[in-house]
Amino acid sequence: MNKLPIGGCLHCKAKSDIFDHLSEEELSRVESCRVSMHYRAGEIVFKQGSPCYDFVCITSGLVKLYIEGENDRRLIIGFVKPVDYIFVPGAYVDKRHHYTAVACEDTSACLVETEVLQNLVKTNPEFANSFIKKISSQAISLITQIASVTQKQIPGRMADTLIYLSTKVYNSNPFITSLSRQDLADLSGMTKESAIRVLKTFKDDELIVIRGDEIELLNIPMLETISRNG
Amino acid sequence: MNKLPIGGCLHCKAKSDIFDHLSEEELSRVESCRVSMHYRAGEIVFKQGSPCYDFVCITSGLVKLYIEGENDRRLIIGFVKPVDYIFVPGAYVDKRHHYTAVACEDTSACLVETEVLQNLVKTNPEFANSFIKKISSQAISLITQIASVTQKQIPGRMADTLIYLSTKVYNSNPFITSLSRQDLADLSGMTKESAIRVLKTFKDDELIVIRGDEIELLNIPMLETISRNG
DNA sequence: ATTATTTATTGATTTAAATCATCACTCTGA
DNA sequence: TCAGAGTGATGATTTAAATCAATAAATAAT
Repeated sequence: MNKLPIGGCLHCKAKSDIFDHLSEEELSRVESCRVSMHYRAGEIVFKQGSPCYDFVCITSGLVKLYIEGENDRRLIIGFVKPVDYIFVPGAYVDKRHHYTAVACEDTSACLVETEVLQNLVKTNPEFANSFIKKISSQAISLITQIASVTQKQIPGRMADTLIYLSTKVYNSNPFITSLSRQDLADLSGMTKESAIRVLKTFKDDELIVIRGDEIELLNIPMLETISRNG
Repeated sequence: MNKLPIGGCLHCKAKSDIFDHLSEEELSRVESCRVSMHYRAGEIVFKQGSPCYDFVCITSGLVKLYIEGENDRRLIIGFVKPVDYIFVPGAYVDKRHHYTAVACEDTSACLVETEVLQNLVKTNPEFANSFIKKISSQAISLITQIASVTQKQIPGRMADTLIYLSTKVYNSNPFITSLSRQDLADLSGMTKESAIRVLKTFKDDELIVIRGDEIELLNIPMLETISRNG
């Protein structure tokens, strides 16, 4: 299950900007407690409500983060892709996970004890600064999503989802995705059936085209209009 | 309009834990650029989309934070009460406000340049730590609210709102509130009419009683059950 | 005191979206 | 090669909640 990545933390350093400001010594502190993990598609990385001991940094694959409701509804609040770490707000508050992380594809990750990173925050001001920047960005994402999900109706929400996937997650158009219709629904705050139906209207209106795992946005300006009008 | 509070930052220090770890010198740096403001009920402190120059610390009164949608819908994402500062995620990202802050009652506040606080984060590790703790808490609040608003129906959402107001904002039961029905609706992600209707059913079922500006929760366990069942 | 204006309340109607039910299709493993 | 599971697709029905409409109460303004 465990597979050590080539190059260790110095390798990651080149990619995740948050580690840019760490000294060799600090990086080796991270390295020394680092645990390398591999998750298969569908496996849980951590579960909402469980105690959090580690920060998780994704080195390959893709992870979805979702809130589990009382009934078995889910709301996907974001994705984490290489090389980035999963923000764990509970690490500083109640030592609990507030959402569940699941691998969408086969995924490799490095685990680092929360205490080690928290000490780096205290000893390295630049690191602290990057850290706050990351948290702030995630807070803004949450605000954006809460606005979309609560104030728009189904077509607007799905338009938001498609634009988000293309511009923020896959950074391409068309993009190939491993997400199911249920995932698209969970990301847009609707049922699977509603997701399928609205995607069909988008296809009929030639706003998008779907070929198997590939989604192409054909008319982004119109999708943006639909997003704006809710 | 401006009214200097007695005692300056040393006074605030005693109340807002985030300033606990600042030295006299650091506090005087804050003091030197501090601007004291007063807002009347209903006045805007800052508006979504506007550039952010200052951190705002509330010294008296009450401020609501809300997201403005495309139509003129609002979603209240939280309140800030004395003595606490308003978290401004854009300060570290795009220098824009991502929600609007409005005084619910007559409110006094201290404004401090974002740069000054950001420098403190860089030079004072303990301050950085408190800062991250605050941001994390707010992120958790957002997650809690997004879960409530997207996965529960009207009675569950209103139950959440009432419990939130009693336990987190007013810290009492009964509590006296200056919030309108529209505010309660904006906080629960529903229309004013729906808010009125569900409050009426709560009154009829003797879960709550409303006397003018005062709301009393009579049956908190039942409200919690309603919250849990959505 | 009286009008005007906002806020609260209630009922009737419409509508968006969930739910329910069924069927097709793909993929997996026996 | 075929059962069985999971996913995708559609139609019919129900339901929650918004909208629309009208009135009442409370607050502010003259």
